[in-house]
Amino acid sequence: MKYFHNEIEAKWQKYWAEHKTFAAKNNSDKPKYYVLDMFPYPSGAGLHVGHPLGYIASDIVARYKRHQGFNVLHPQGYDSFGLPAEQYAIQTGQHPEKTTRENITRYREQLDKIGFSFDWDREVRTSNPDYYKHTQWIFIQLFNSWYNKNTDKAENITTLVSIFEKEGNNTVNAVCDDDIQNFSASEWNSFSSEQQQRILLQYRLTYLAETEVNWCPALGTVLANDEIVNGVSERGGHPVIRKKMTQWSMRISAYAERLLQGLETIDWSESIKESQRNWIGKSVGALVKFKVKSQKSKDSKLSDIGLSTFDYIEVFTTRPDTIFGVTFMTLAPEHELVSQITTLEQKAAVEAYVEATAKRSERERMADVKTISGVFTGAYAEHPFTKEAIPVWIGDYVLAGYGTGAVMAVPCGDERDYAFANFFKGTHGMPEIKNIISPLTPEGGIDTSDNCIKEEAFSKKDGFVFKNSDFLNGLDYKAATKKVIEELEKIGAGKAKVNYRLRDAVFSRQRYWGEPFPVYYVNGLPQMIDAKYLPIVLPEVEKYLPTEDGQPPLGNATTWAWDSINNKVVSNKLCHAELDSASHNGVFPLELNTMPGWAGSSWYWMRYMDAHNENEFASADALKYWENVDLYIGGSEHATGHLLYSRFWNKFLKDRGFAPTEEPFKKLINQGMILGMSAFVYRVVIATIENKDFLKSSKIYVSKSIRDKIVHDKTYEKNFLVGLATDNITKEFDENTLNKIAGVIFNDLHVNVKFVNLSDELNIYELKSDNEFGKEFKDAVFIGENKQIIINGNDVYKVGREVEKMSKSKYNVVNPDDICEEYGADTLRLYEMFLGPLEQAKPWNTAGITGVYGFLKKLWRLYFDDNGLHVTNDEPTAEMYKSLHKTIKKVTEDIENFSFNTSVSQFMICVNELAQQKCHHRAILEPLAVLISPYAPHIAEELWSALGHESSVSTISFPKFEEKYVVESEKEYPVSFNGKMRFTIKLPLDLTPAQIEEIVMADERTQQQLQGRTPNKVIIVPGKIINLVG
RNA sequence: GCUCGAGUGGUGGAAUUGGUAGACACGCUGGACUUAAAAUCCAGUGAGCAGUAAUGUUCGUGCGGGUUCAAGUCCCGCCUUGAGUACCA
Repeated sequence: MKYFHNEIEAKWQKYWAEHKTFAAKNNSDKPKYYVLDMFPYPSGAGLHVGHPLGYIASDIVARYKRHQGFNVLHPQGYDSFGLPAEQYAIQTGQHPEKTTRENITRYREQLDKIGFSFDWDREVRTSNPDYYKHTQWIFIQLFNSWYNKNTDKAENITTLVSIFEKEGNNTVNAVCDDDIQNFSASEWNSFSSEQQQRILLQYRLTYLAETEVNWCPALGTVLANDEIVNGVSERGGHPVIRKKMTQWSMRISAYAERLLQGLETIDWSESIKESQRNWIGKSVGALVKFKVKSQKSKDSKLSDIGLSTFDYIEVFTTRPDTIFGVTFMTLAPEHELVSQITTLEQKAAVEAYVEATAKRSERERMADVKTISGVFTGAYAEHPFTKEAIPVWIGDYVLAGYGTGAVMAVPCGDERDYAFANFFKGTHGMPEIKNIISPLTPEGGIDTSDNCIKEEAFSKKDGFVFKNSDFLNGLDYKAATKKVIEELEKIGAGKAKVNYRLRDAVFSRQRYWGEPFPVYYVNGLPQMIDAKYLPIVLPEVEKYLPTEDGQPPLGNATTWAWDSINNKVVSNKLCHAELDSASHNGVFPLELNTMPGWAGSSWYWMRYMDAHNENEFASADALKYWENVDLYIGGSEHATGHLLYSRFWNKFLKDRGFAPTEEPFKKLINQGMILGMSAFVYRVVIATIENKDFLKSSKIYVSKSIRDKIVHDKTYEKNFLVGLATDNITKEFDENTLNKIAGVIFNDLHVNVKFVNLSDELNIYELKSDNEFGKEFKDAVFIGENKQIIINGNDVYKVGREVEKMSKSKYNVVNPDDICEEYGADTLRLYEMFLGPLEQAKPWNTAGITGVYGFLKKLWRLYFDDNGLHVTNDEPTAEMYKSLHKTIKKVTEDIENFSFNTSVSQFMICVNELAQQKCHHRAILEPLAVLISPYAPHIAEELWSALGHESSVSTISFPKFEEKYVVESEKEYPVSFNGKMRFTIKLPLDLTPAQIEEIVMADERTQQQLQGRTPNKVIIVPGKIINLVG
């Protein structure tokens, strides 16, 4: 009986689906295990072989854990809101819902063919109203919450209101907007409802605010920071500009510290944790206030006006200890004080500079780091301790968006400040650099020379003490920092401060294909729709583009107003926003923005726990049982997006009692990308003598090896051209033109890998007759390895190969369906694992797949011969048991360590050994079938059932390793002389080192190596090695 | 610039607490079976040198040092490369 993978795989996939073999139970005596994949966005291109890599790994773990007696939750779904479906809708007018549904169908077909053990009954789709109903609900909870710094958690907004009613806001310690006005309880109670709502918006965890956003004109929407790569949009690469807009924001900054600390508790790769740490960007330092010097004492032309409300400049610094080194100050050009403190003399220069900076895009400013620019404002600030006058400059190296948008410049301790000071040295308003650093000499003494700032700033934190620093003299970095903050607090000029780079996340998108907000507006103030009327379903629109007056696409909807009396979505015609409350019919406009792509993916793992619950996103019981994800597998590109937002929402839901744990994903593995092996053909391009610049392409294509020879060998090139002419290959190369040819270069052109066989040979016939690609090559002449024109297979054309990212445009996409068809899903699964370590990027090479395919056939032949099942009940030999148990040990360890590639090797070794031993013994082959079932489930089921079992192999316990089968009595010792291995000797393991030495010294090969010498030293490590020295 | 990874045959990659470098595959070479091809099976395969051969011997895990009886593995200094991040005060 031969191994027919197609029949077997179809049969078992059907069996699993019909028997719901992999359905997880929400109550079980077994321990739980939750394995999750990052759910895919169902794009129109379908899956290529790179996509299933992580799914295969997680499936192996899921199946293995079931064998180990766990109740395993292994779900799958679709992140089905998103830009590509909408862009497609704009182009074709097709509803995104329709294309999304079609793409999902295609994805599902492809996934099913690979034999995953997903519990499909729990499937989720983020674009499904049954799902986004709960996304909307979570949004409402965020709106109804504030962050109490005293309890260090989110609380219901009602607790804040009751504090306001009793005490006003002076005692409140909350994460909120910066520009909060203080009020007393009686003031609060006297505010109008609208005033109160406006104040509460400044505290809510999701809030509406006029913010400067990243606006992408080409996409017609705003983007979050993590959706911008190198200053352009992640999708499509369009330019992004800064723009002020009223937007929903998420107060993720409230969780900055917990997001940072939580990283210590989870088992994620160091690189992802590091990315999140950088993104959060915690800096510990101090806020320091510098009085703006009274202009009368310094500069009579500066007027008094405005200085009463802005009588100091506040800076954030991580090095308050260097305060006596402050030589000047720099404000961002956008800083609000700039216009008020600038003197008349400097006014023109400052305004010109501010204007020039504003014109430059963020991207230009970022790209141009080396150019130093800035202007003196003419104003001076006062040093809090020395009372010296410090000139105030503006410069674009200071960013308005970080810290306070102002820095105290200490050139002797900071490279940028030093560069700035050095650049403007000697100009008006730039004093001599103050030096406060005394480096310690290697002997521990103090270097009192001034050298350390002559060449560059002394940016280290250790290895010096302070001088010229009043009460900080002689102190080191640590002591000085502590001391200076105490002193600053004493005189009210500053305080310790922790600053984070993490910004609040903009949550509005001007798109159609996203979750609608459960929000309507009364007098411009947002109102939440009561949760019991959810979902607010996405309305139908004529066009998916923004409206002509610049509203988001939902502005095209005609039924998009909220009837707050009957609680339903009604026609816009009923909405009369201009009417006063007395005559108002209770119909108000609904929010026109939709939520961003990350909304639906920030909580989906909890939905799988209880996917059909209509009342809650998941029941308390289900949440309590499944807790969080034990193993999460997905790409590292989500490091600062999805993975950060998910942790944020999870922490929020935990605070409010809706999520069971502080962290959503205990262990995270990032699978590496599978790269494509692009295929190239080389088109000959000739340059003529008359005009060397004029390159004329030809219809001639040469093999990779010929191309290389021509490039490296001038004589060969000449011969080649003569050959072309004499063989009369094309009209282009007659004797006449040949003389005019100056040389040859090549166009390296991608050719679709489907025309290339396992030996890199191009199938020219198929290529030329292909509907899509044939046209371009219709008249092409291919010259093969032996320099012959390929007509009827008398030569072969070998393509060039290069490793690139797998993509449609490079024609190097390998489709998993094709692999499953030709070699089977089990082969695909094994091969993807065999390619290399899961976390590493590696190229796909279909040629190598024959190795694992051959292995499965060999495995099959242990069970079957030409006449059918061929299994005996005889007692296996010790060797057979040893092969089996070595494998059990290795595979068990490998799965626990996520080292899947080495398991596949071990299976091959095992099957090779068993074949050698002619093993057809049930006592070996039964456990072997179970052992391999996580990796190659279809063949395992088939073998298991052929052995006479009724139930699915997935229900069987994993074989247990038993030491007794692998204990060795002998060891093949390597014998080294001065560390070089010379021969091996087989010795019993129970010998003492002395006995070993005796035997080894007596061996004639030892005597031959020593040639009469006596070793100085004999090293014997029992069970390991013998080394003779001297 | 900073942070985190990675450099091993023609290729993908193995190698436990330092202990026989190159497992397992691909590819290649030769052979068996076949009219032939495919499939399958067997043998060989890091490089150099010596030898008809068995075999012997030198070199060899990015580069240069070091520790050690012993280093792909540990330490110091570099180089290359991938990813992330970037005037963050």
